[in-house]
Amino acid sequence: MRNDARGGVDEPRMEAICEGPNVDPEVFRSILARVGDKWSMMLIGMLQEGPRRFSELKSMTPGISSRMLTQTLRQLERDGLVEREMFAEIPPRVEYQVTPLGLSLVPAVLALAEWAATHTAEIAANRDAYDAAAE
Amino acid sequence: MRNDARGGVDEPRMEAICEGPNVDPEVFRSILARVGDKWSMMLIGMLQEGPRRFSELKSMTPGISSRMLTQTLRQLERDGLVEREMFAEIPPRVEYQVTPLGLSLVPAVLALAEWAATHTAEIAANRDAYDAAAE
DNA sequence: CTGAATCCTCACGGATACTG
DNA sequence: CAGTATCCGTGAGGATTCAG
Repeated sequence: MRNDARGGVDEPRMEAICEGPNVDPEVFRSILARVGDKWSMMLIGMLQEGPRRFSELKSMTPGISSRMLTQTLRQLERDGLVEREMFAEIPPRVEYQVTPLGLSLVPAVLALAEWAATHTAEIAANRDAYDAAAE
Repeated sequence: MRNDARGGVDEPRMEAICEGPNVDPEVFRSILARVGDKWSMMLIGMLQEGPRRFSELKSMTPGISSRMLTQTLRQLERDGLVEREMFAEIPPRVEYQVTPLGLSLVPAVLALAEWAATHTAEIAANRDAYDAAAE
């Protein structure tokens, strides 16, 4: 299959994938939205290194509130990207880890991250130029 | 330091990219947000095939309003992902096309789209199972 | 035809306080 | 420690109307 046909001819068409017969566009868009939301990918990134506790994730993620941490983890768990394990101890301990499914998402997001890293400066410059021209 | 998690193989770490020295985390997150928003990637996908007029894009994109189409195109233009060309005609004609920068984003998004296509059913099943267990 | 302007709703997400 | 409950500001984004 041709994944890297950026010569100009016969490039893969996005709609063929986004709106293909076996892809619910709503589910697809909800996946894109998940990737784009404020904390999900950051959390997946931290869990890559191994299981983490709630409080660890909280302190590793500057700016996040308990509320958003819980909420984001619940969504990731619902999608099967993250697993939650509770230990009946005192004080309570809960560990989160990425599932194989969640792990399989990483390379794709990483590709996006690499693109962003490569083009951040260029985009910032474009924004500045655009804003300057509009004043 | 624990890179021992899974596979054992020296996988790329997301923070190393997301929070690297030459990457503004805010800009990076704004890029992820752009990818995740409701219309941007859909529009990039349509423009892949060639330049399109405003009205073409509008009719090709079910559910979008003029307002959101304009707004999304402006943001893409500001980032330098899309170019806008106005023709001084009557009636007015405006054409949009992806820039090389915008085109360079496509493979990364496509990787995500392929992941989504592959795992849509699995995720939908996970959601159902999760919701069923919670009732 | 290509928008700009306006209004309006609602969900994202932050702050704070409280619980088992 | 690991959340839940509540309040609330802000902004995304839809509907509608008007303009060049």
